[in-house]
Amino acid sequence: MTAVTRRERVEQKERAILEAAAHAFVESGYDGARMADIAKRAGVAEGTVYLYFKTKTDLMRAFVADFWGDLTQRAEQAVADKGETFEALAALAAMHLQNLIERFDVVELTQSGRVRRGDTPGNREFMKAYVAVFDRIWRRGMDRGELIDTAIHWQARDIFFGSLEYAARTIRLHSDRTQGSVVDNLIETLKQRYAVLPDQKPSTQKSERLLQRLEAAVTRLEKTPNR
Amino acid sequence: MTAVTRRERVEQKERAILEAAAHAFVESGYDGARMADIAKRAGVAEGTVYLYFKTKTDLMRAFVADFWGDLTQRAEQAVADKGETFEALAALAAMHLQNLIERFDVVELTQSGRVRRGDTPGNREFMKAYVAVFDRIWRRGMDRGELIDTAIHWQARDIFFGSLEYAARTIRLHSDRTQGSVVDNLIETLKQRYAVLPDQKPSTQKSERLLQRLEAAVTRLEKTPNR
DNA sequence: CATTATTTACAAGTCAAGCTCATTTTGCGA
DNA sequence: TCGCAAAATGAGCTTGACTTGTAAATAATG
Repeated sequence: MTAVTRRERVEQKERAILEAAAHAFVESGYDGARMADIAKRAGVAEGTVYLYFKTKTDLMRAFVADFWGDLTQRAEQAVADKGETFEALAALAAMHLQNLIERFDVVELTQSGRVRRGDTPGNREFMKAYVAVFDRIWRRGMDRGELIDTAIHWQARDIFFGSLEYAARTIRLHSDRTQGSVVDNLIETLKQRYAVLPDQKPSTQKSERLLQRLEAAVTRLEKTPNR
Repeated sequence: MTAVTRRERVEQKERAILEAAAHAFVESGYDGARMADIAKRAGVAEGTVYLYFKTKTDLMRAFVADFWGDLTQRAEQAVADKGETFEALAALAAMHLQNLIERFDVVELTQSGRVRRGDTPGNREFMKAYVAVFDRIWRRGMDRGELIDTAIHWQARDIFFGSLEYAARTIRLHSDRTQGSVVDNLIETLKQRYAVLPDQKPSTQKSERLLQRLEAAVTRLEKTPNR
């Protein structure tokens, strides 16, 4: 672990501080976290922390940025092999909901993100890359004609992320409610609203096939002499 | 407005403090607000504030409770004369979105709500009465058969409030995006997913149920060896 | 290697803000 | 007018983020 160059040693220390900060923030929330504790846990004097991060807010920002970076990577992975639009959306939704539930504290940190007036107005920069995963799926769906051309991108996106966030809250509050059905419901909802040929053709085909089968069966039964 | 009884004077002072606090919180956010300023604005010594509200957190809680109480009243009013389910939902959505946009700071205060670990876990109690407005509409819609009977109440609710909140953020960020279309889109989405359709659908649903029944029966028959 | 320069680390100290408490003021009944 | 409890006060206390003067470690130079 012993680094050689100055640069490496500095980076190593920065990571140590960030890690300690992550621990503290998750453990106690933003306000609850003590800079003194973070310093101690990182094996560093309190003043040193301020050489690496100008303020506590900065430290949190770095932590949150890391977090969303991670999520983005995982999201891209989860979506990578999904071809059809709603399949990809379902995969993304499932992953997103999972993460929301598991790490809700961090997500809340992001959003409330120290809103001392005039303090870092654009705190949700981190989410941009994350949200872009959705955007890519959506745009591709439009290009392929799998989505109706009157769909308004950002409204669909707000429904997607908004309802998932609220669902995560609900599920956390009432542990009896399941996540699977939330994703199914959301995707079904989006499908009925935004999919081209929402359901009609397939179901019609299906019922026609079924009718044929029923007819054949009944015909057969009719041929069988009653006893 | 000089009060007479002791009780009245006390209540008047409490209101003055709350009002000053509201001003400070909206102006500067929770962290930015200074107890000293609040005291001064209420025309009271700093120590006095603590006779009425144990902590700063308490003060914010009272403020937020007031806020949601107000909203609830307005929501009930907005919905009162709407008969049909989706008409009522549209009215509620429009009002909610309007409030979210205008007073987003307060709403964010509610949610981030000082999450010092172990500090007042149920901070969103205030919203209960508010959310109940939605619940009433929904339940009535179910009773009247205007909503499909497979609808899961809380999931619909999460879509409703979740997407509105996200839409509010989006609209605040990009002032070019209009609120009217958001409400329309949301209601349309919910309708397509949850409404029992007036003309065709009921019979279709019915025949689909019938088909299922027939299919099951025939499957059973098919398995039975011919006699 | 010795010396100087620069970067990195430290911890004692400053400051601001929430909150406490000993003391004073107020208002009401007798 | 007196007594007394309720209400109010504001000078401190405490805590925690941040500063800063000083020292150690490392690199550059001759």
